[in-house]
Amino acid sequence: MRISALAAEAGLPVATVKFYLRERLLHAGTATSATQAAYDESHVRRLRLVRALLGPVGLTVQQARTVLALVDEPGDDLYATLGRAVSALPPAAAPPGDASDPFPRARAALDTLGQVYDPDFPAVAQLEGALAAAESAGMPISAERLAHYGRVLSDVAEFDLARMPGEPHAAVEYTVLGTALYEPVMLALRRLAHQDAAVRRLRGDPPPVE
Amino acid sequence: MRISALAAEAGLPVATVKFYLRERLLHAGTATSATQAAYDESHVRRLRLVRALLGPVGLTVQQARTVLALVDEPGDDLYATLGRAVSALPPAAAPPGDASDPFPRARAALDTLGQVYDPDFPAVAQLEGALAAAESAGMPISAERLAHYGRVLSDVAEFDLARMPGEPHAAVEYTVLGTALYEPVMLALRRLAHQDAAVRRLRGDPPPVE
DNA sequence: ATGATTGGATAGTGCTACTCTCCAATATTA
DNA sequence: TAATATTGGAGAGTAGCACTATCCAATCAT
Repeated sequence: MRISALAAEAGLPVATVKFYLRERLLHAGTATSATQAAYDESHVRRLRLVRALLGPVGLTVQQARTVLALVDEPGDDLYATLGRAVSALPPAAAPPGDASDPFPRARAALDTLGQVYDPDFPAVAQLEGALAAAESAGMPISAERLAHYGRVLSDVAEFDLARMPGEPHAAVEYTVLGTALYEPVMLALRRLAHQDAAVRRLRGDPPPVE
Repeated sequence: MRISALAAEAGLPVATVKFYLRERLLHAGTATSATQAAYDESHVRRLRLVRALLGPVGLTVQQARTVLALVDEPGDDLYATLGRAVSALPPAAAPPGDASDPFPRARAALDTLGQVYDPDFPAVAQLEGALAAAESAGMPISAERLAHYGRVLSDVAEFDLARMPGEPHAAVEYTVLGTALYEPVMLALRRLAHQDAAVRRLRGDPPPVE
């Protein structure tokens, strides 16, 4: 398969495929001569993945390159790789503040939830940023709400983790893509659940008992 | 308070404040002469809100203007306003497909969950896009996972809705800002719950019983 | 053998969120 | 009062990003 066939298969301009090759989002084809290379099914799949990451998921080319590199080559330490890969996904994390207590809001939150607080987890910075944003916009998150969200999302995490493949390569792909692709699904479901609940209430259905 | 004091208070360059004025993200001050205007505490608060929307939440100027306009002036139909405001938030929705069944994946999903399917809910298009992205990237969402996420997020929706203020103005602000600002918190909590669960397992703690 | 296609490199485009520069009118300060 | 600084307002400029277009010599396809 030559580049024009590959581009047609993926529904992309040839120039864009060349761009992804240059940016190392797509592996090179096998050269058959000085000015020709052959592409196969793996390139088609990869292009679909790249489009998903750059489009709906909303990664930058830089972020996508990082994520794809980790999926391609998970290192020896699986959990470190998972952490690094997930932290390459948006949203951007908050920069650490005061050295003695860089993420005070996140620390307090995790204490409340009874979860491990480790400032080296990239998601801690992300939580700090999100809590700080809510606070600075004048809508701080109550402890009650935090506790509720935390309970619910631990539930989701257990579900996801129970389905993680054992093989490292597959585990990284599952975790990264699961995070990148399923998070938007969760958000859409939350919004729809809001609508659904609101409509039921408008119709006069009683709110569900606790 | 003059513009330079306002900018200093908010920690922004004067040029940026002027830019927000021009873009109608910030209401004008009260003119005290041809070349002077006075700003007050409401401008400081608004700037904080604008920064939160443009920064951590990741809205474009256009989207922020739409959201802020609806917060400022909720119309008569509260639920329509809520829908319009929330649909101005990212991520972008999928364009409708075939006219007879524009969002097949979302329809099937909502049927499974026993929720109302109304193609006019903007979040339906968003769900369709997210499901399509997962599918095209080679990680379609199983019915089991969908059911689980749906259950969990209905729980969140009930919690949120129970705390929505009754007064329209406040309700729009609560819903829009709650969606924009709390969603990142939820995502960070999910990632942390994953880490927490993974760490516990590494330590040899038994997985929780169902 | 002749026109199309290729990989590769360089430059250009369109968009966005600022940021800079100017200006005449007005404040502030010496 | 005179010199200096600041203001609101408008237009142009900038930097970053994801492409997209153009060139080129080498090589295919017919």
